Amino acid sequence: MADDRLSRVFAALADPTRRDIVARLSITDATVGELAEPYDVSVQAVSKHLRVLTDAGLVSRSRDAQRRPCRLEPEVFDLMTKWIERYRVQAEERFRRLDAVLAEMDDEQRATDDRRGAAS
Amino acid sequence: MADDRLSRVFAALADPTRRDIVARLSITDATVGELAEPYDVSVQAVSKHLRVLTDAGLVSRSRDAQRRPCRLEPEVFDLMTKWIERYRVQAEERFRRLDAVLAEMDDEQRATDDRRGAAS
DNA sequence: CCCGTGTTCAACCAATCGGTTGACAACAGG
DNA sequence: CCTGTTGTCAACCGATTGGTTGAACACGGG
Repeated sequence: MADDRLSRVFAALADPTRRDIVARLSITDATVGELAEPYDVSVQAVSKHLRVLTDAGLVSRSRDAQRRPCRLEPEVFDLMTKWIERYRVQAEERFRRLDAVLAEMDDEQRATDDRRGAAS
Repeated sequence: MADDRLSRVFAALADPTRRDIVARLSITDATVGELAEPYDVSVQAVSKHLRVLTDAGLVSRSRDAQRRPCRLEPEVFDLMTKWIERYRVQAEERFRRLDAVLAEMDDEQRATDDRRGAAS
């Protein structure tokens, strides 16, 4: 997988378990054990998911004795939102312009027809 | 990979080439050959990328003789934006509330905190 | 009707992913 | 100093990914 920031963020959220982890962390911080509990996978698997999320900058870890609490870092969301909005807006803008162009072509077609009709 | 819609969309955009294709399609529709031209990969590889994008609902194909023009479908972006915004807002909301809670806890004892027994 | 253009299908390959198990590190408390 | 708890590291496994090449399919224009 590409190692640029945006790719890592999108890839991280492409997994339902990781999206669920993000959803739960948006409610409250949690340890790896707490996060793993509801899922039917090993703690190690969840630890791996957390690694992907932290590498993407979506989650930060701190230290409390043996525990490594996880906290959601919502700033990274902006990166995605900016990318998405940019191209969504651009595409919609283009569709709006397309209507105008089509309307214009209609007019010219009509004008040409008129001229032709007048000429002959 | 999980086959739910959101997973497919995020996974599709996790690849820089595919994001670039989306960016270019936001400017104008294009055929597979046109899209493949600037990249240093085979047309077949680009065709595969297009398949991923259409499966995710980000791109639609039409037919024009041998050509299969690609068009960006920006509606799917809403799905992502909704998901992202939901948890970003929720997390930020929580951080705002956290300040209040911390101030409140200054007055009280924090000794009997939220260890599992008392939770929920 | 064939030929060239544009695109996809099929098989294959190396790399990565999500999961496993087993060992080990870090720390709190008896 | 051991013991239990919490989490990560390492090695491995099967499935998937992004890429390749070669063949086939779908057309329109001589």
